[in-house]
Amino acid sequence: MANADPRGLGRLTAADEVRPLSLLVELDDEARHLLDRSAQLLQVGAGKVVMQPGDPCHQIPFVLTGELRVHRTSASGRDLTLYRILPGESCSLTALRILSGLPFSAHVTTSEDTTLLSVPSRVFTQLYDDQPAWRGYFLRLLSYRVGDLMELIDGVLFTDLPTRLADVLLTRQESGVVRATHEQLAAEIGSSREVVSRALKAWERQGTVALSRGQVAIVSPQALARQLV
Amino acid sequence: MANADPRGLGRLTAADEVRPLSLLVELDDEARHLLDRSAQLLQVGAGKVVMQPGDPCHQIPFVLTGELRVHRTSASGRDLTLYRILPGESCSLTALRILSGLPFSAHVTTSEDTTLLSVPSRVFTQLYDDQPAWRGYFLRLLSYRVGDLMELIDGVLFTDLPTRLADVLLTRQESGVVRATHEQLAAEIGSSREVVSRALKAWERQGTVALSRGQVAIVSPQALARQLV
DNA sequence: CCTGGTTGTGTGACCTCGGCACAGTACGGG
DNA sequence: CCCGTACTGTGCCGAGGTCACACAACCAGG
Repeated sequence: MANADPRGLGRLTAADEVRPLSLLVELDDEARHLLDRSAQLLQVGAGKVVMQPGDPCHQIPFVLTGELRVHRTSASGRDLTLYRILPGESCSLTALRILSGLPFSAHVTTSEDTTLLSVPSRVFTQLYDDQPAWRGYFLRLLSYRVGDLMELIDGVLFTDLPTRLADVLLTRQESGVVRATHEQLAAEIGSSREVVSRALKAWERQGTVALSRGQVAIVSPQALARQLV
Repeated sequence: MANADPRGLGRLTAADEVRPLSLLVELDDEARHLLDRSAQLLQVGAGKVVMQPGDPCHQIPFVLTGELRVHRTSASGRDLTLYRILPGESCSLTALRILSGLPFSAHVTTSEDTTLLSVPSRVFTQLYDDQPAWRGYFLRLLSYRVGDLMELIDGVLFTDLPTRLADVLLTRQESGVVRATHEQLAAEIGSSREVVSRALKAWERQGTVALSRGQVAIVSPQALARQLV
């Protein structure tokens, strides 16, 4: 590839490496034309189901704006977020499903209004075979996601609830505020609404957070961080 | 490939498809020679650590006889089996680690005396690039394992203990007997020894199983199966 | 602006499960 | 046969999930 690694992709940090819309830049002209001709731009409203377990996966999505949430749902209605797909990323599970020919195993829903670039599976496979950069990207993406699953399992099984909740709050906070219902926070850590409510209330009583409908304000980040030990 | 699919690999059931020592048969002569020259035969005793999180993974193992157990361990000593690698299979996590260049994320230990064919990562990568059958095999293997992880998460988070325990007993039983300590059964489902002991004792009292040191005999498979609903 | 439906939150009662402590029991080697 | 080392059994408690229900905030339509 004449145009290999124009943005130093190989040396980016973990966070950037899996989020390269710049990936498309690395393809040669023929491949880019193929994408131009075949890919489809989709607008999807918040809270729509994009994929389900068992789906055939004739296309693979790239998130341009918004966010996809990959999650498992139990019969009893409980829910656990596996990971999120941010702008510039694609869905590693869909990729694996297409490459292996085996069924898809999770729910994917939009967590906000989202713009997707939808690439036909045939084109995806062809690029996977022809373009080393494309192949490398998806293998790295998959590797990160599998790593995420490992940590998720650790969290669910070996870590107590306050720790996981504090972690989510500190991670998802924007200038000290987390916009989410208790229900959504519970889904984030695979717990239940009531338990999250109780934990938050306890923190509010000791002045660590301030609660209002649909949002949690972090009053004392230090106190929360202390939970993480 | 002149010799493609000599054993109908493409049409095997899920259980067989990921367990093809026959995979090696599908490679062309050049590839087979490469393996012969570079692969190394290893004997490993029971209970040895084969891989750890963060390992560089200069080789990838194929199990010839015995069994590898892939698992996570918590700081407090609890343990959860992610999946097992049976004779004829390889380790999908190691493959992903080599292909993506990103760190390895689990423990692998021998659960009995095991013979391994150890293939250097360079050879693995070359075969992955050159041999469609090799590539397809590892993608399918990985896909199954990721599927396993999904079900594992469901089990741990959404399924009650008697159900998971009954499932393990029925799966691992050989002519009505499971040879395992309560500790090992607990690791299988990510629970603790005491809880497993109590559950088994309760089943023994109602005549569903018979307990002795290091083994569980299933007296009434029907009663166990009824747990699975 | 009131008003009733909808969505989010708070809380007590109860149950399952994990952790701790400790006792009791089989096994295996000297 | 005896002792150390695994393995098993069980009471107790605390964390967290479930059920039931009350209440508070928001939102639309009159």
